[in-house]
Amino acid sequence: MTNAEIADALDELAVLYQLDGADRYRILAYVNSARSVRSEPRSVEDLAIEGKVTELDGVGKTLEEKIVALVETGEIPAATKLKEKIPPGLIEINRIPGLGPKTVRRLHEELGVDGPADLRKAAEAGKVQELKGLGPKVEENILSGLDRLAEEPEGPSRLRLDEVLPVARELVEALRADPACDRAEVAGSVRRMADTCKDLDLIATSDEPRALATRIAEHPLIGNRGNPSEKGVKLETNSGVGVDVRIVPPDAFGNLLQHFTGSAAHNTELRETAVAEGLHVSEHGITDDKTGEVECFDSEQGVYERLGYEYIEPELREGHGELEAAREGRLPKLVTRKMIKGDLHTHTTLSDGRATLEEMAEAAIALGYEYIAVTDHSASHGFGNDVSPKELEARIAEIAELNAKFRKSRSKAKKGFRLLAGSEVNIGVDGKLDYEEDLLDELDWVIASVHTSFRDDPDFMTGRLREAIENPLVDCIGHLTGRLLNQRDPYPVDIEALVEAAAASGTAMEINGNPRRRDLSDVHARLAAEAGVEIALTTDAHDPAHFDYMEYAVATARRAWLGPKQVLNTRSWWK
DNA sequence: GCCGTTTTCGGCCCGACTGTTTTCAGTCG
Repeated sequence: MTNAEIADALDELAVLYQLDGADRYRILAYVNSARSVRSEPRSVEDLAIEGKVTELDGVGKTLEEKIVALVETGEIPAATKLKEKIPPGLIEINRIPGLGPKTVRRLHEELGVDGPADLRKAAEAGKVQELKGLGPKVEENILSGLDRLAEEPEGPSRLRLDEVLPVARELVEALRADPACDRAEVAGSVRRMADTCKDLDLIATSDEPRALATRIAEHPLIGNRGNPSEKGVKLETNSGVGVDVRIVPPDAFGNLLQHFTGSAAHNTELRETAVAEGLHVSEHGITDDKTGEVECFDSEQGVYERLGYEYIEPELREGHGELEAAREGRLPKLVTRKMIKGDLHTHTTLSDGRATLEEMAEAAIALGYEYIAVTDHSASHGFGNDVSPKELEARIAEIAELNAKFRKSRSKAKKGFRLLAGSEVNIGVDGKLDYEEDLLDELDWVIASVHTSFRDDPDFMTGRLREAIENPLVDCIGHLTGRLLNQRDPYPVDIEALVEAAAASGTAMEINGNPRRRDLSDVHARLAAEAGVEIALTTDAHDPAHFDYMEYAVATARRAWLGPKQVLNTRSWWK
């Protein structure tokens, strides 16, 4: 059972308890435990079996029992019991925005509503607005919510970072260019460079907030707009991305930016810890219990310093131990894009790339890289773009020739540049590679990746990957879990076992920066690096423009707490 | 239901917004 599945079960139980009218702090405990399970890199199933699951934050004796029952029997008895009592339709209508558990419970008890169909009937008959405390607006919201529920039964999906980052940057530039704007910044999950985002949070400071809000609402990217006010404006882009613009006076910029950068887990922990010291933190400032004084800061550094922390980079703010580390002054110095000296995963027209070897080399030189590894797909790639052993031999010679030419060049950038002969070799069902050993031995850099025969069988997938990891000719494993964000789940593998194998054999793992992949994930990359596995930041570029994906690879590395020493391609090739 | 440089009991982050109400409960991020 995966951590995500366990977390889902705990979240479901929290909703069930909520609909059952349980104490809110008990519900909070379930939600917290679910979050803890979801972000745990180790297998929570294994922890449960070994009796160590209470090591997780927010998991005590009772939750341990429930998690153990879940992994042993596939269900939590308490949940099974509640499900007999609470119609599943109630969970469904609870997903209507603005309709929380308290209201759902009343609709059930007072109107006999068991699900969407009942609710629609009641709302259309005007029964909902007859209840005390509910009115026509609520009824209207329920009806439009039911329509949306019918259209999108899965709920709105999150957007990949690359789908929103350019929009965020363009809108922030527009804010900054406005004469009424003092400062503007992207906040929220986009600033934390998360894999996916629900919406876009932008913040700004201004002495004329309403004028600024009104003008940004007129931006050509914006489709729908709410009412601009002193506090900002809610917008929607033409492509349907929600944009929340918040504006405050200039002196509280740091508080506001800190608050809206989040994450929720980070801020909750930050505030809880502050309360123990008599301080209350909000987007408006830090209030001291003793004096009643409110302190504002124009920078985030000021906020963190006042609370006793060193500055915490946005990518780290996920509630994964960064606050404790910042208090003790042991945060890592994170890798940056400037430190990257080359790209170790690229394709050309020899397989499925769109640019020639020379074009890719020229683009890399223009970026100031010292090297790139050219890693076209191997002989059995299976999509009609395979590279026969003969073609690969020719490619190796071609690279040697080009390198000789670069060495003789007058340009300093070219002189110091080197193409590495490589391959992205397919891992077969048996874990074997599809070139002869002698040929692989001629290459500078060998990535091994799974591209075919995905199976929902952890032993099978783990076995073939382990075989590849332990192959001495393999330098690096490509996109370990095969996930495609919003598209394909990672295939089931025993990450801990593979990380251990990679650490033992000295095989690197890549963080594939293609924003559809970001694989290794931040959580897995941190696990791997802490186990001593070397990490390569790559783009899997199939076009010179894709070299920019390095930004996403670096972002995932930073979210994984990686410093330059843990990243292979911060080094020159000879090192 | 969890948890402890005050605590094994009694707390548990903070504020905005909405819709319904004349002061607040519920919901959300």
